[in-house]
Amino acid sequence: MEKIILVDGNNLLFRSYYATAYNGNFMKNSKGFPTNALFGFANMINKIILEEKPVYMIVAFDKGKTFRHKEYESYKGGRSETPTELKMQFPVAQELLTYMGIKYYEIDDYEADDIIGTFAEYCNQDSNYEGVIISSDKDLLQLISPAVEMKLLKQKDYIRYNIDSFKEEWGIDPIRVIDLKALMGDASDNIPGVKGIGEKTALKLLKTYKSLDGIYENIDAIKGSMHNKLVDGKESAYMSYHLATIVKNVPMDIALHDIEYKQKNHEKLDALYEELEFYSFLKKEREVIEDEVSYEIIQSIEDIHVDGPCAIYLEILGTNYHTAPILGMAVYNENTSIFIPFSLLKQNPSFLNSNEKYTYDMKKVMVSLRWNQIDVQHITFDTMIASYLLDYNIKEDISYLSSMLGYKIDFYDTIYGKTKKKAPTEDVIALHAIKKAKFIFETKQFFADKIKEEELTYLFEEIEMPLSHVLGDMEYTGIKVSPETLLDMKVMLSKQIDILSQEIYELAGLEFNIASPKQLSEVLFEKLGLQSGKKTARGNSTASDVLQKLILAHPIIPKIIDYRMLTKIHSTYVEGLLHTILEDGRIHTIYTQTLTRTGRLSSIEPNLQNIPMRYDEGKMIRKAFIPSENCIIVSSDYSQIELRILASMANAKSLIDAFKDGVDIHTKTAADIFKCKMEDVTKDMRRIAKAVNFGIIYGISSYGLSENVGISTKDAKKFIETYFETYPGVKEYMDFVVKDAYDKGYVKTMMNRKRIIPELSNKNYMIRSSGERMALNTPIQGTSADIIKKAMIDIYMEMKKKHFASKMVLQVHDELIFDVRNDEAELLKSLIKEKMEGAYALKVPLQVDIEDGDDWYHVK
DNA sequence: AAACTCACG
DNA sequence: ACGTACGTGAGTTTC
Repeated sequence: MEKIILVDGNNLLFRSYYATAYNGNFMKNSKGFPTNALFGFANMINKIILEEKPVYMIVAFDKGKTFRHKEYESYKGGRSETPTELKMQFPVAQELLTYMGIKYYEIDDYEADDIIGTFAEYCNQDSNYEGVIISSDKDLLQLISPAVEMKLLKQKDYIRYNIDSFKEEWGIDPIRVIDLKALMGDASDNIPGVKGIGEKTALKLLKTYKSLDGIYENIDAIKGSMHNKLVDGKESAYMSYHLATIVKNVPMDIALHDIEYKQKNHEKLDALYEELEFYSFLKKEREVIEDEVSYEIIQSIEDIHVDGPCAIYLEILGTNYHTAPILGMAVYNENTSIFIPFSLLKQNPSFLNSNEKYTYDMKKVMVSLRWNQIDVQHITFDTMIASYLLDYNIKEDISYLSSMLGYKIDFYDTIYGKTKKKAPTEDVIALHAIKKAKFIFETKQFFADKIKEEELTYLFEEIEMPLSHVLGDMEYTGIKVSPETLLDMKVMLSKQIDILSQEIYELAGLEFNIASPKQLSEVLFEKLGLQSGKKTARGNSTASDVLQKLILAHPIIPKIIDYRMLTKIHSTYVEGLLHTILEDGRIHTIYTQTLTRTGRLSSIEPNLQNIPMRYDEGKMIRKAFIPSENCIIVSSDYSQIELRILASMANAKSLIDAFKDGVDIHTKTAADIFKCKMEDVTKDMRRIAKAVNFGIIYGISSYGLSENVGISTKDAKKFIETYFETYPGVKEYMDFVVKDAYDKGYVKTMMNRKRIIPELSNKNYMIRSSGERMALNTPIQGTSADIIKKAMIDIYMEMKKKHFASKMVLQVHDELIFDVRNDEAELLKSLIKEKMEGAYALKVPLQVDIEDGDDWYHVK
């Protein structure tokens, strides 16, 4: 059986255009010709070819007056013109296809859908062929049949439906997608449907009555308002049915052999890529031919000679560099291309202390080698950090980043296996490592220039690079943990969990898996008939805020809440942490320095930034985090740093004064918005004011506030309005930030850390609003991250200079934890406070609270 | 692998 | 008319 790939060309171009267009601010070549849609389009087509290995393939386009694309066009229901910048890219896309050896097709007054429909029908008629449709347009789902599958494209990947999987998921036949549209309508496609019937109702009706006809045949069996809606909308429904039906008999003048997938015309394709300035594709085309890199595997320590600056790449077996064995190191520059097996590196690591070096993840290199008593110095440039600051997407790893610049380096998992990490032959390892070192060396200047261009020099050289050293030292030091304390808790918790489960089974009248949201929701909302609240994709939510509202409705609820809390502590914290204690009796986390969109750190394997604090049952975990011999735990945290940053950036006078006077900020806010004296503020007023303050930092919405505080959205709205009246500076600032973000497509922190926010140009209101909230929150959260990073470096340097034996061990966003020698405590505490408060000058003072204790629980 | 839930700032 | 707080990581169940 031969496969025919049917691609919705319009859809592909529209979605890649809108995915990358920041309000008129998008990718163009140096002549100013827009290329953003083409870039995504070319990527997609290449991916399709790679995944489907087509024999026959056709890309369909709309033509003539119907040239448009519904899914991306409507904004609040109306039709808008296709942007010129997008229209311009269509002919080039078709040219691109031709050089790629792919047939495209368009025909006057028909849509791409119809062309695809006609080919799908062809597959239905001739059992020698099967079709695969590729689009993100759900309308096309109606074409699925035993001979036709569909790849429904999603934001990131896709869902592949065949007739069976479609039926299973949707509960209706694919052809009934038409009936579905006829009922629910589609505002963006001017299909009216039946007024008052949405997707949920429509699906329910179709599951019962099979089809639109079936519904109207049984119209008398349907009661109530739905009956009336259906009767009133009958004509509209049938008209909609007609509109939603994809044509399957377009008169076409091509035959099957016309759409065979042919060889690429490399010459013309390269010329076009050159013109579009898609150098990565250009390189990709050629890389296949000249992929080889020459290198030498060092056999004897006398052969290790490295002159001048070089790139190094340390190859380890596994992801956790505290425990993963080292395989060897690649070293690359103009004169050198060597792989040093670890056994030899260990004997002669001298060049690691002399030559200037470039890395990708310097912290990994330093920590990993330090576990093996090898010291590395003079790392002057780290590509992972540079590309993070430049907002390249490096979530994956060096292979992904390198592919964006035209390199082709296998992914780590491809070489070592997905789950069980297994070392391949030394040749394979060496070549792989060399390719990475080569990439680092060859692109160093490119990244260095970009850093300068984007005015990120300070952030790169003075913050992130030195911070990497600090973090590496903290990770290597680790924090001492008492397994006995955790094991005691384990026994207690197991007992309590056992008792609770029995009580829950009793109250429920049956034994079930309490940890299963599915089973739990059946018990609560069906068997016990409790009022369900939020919905999830699979049913009724049993999340804690839902349960909280039911706490008085049934005695089982508080027990479930307790059960959840205790099992969480047991599995995540007690069991989880016990498994991560290394032989030195300490836990060594890894801080990911290049992950968050705001500039914060994150902590993994284990996460030591979310150790329980709010409730005592969980907080007890902190008793297991203990100081070294003759030491105490010192904790210092910034007080209200984000609100101080807001006050400072917004230049809000009354807030600034409040911070200068050192009053409780939530009480002050409460007094202001409730228009009373500070001494008359009640607990409840302060609670609401506190939530409002948080809301401001997060990018407030009345709904969010109301949910959080448990008031009506109306009241929430009033509080927000009053807040803005009280602090007009804040309102003005927020309006400016959002407008500026829309203009530029990005926001920045005080230290010039940049976050691009593509969500702002999304056509979906919900996504756009979320972009606005990111724009409001990122400068605040990000500046806070900038400041504590600066403080960490200042403290670290000073401790080093003065030869303190104490250690900084943890960072929890606005808090630093130290393992402090008794004899150094007083001196160090004042040093920490001074450096943290002096890290950065705002229009308000920074305030640090500092405490100590014999374990992490007993500080403050 | 994705969804759900819950821990932190 | 929409359906919402910002930023993370990890364990368990479900598909």
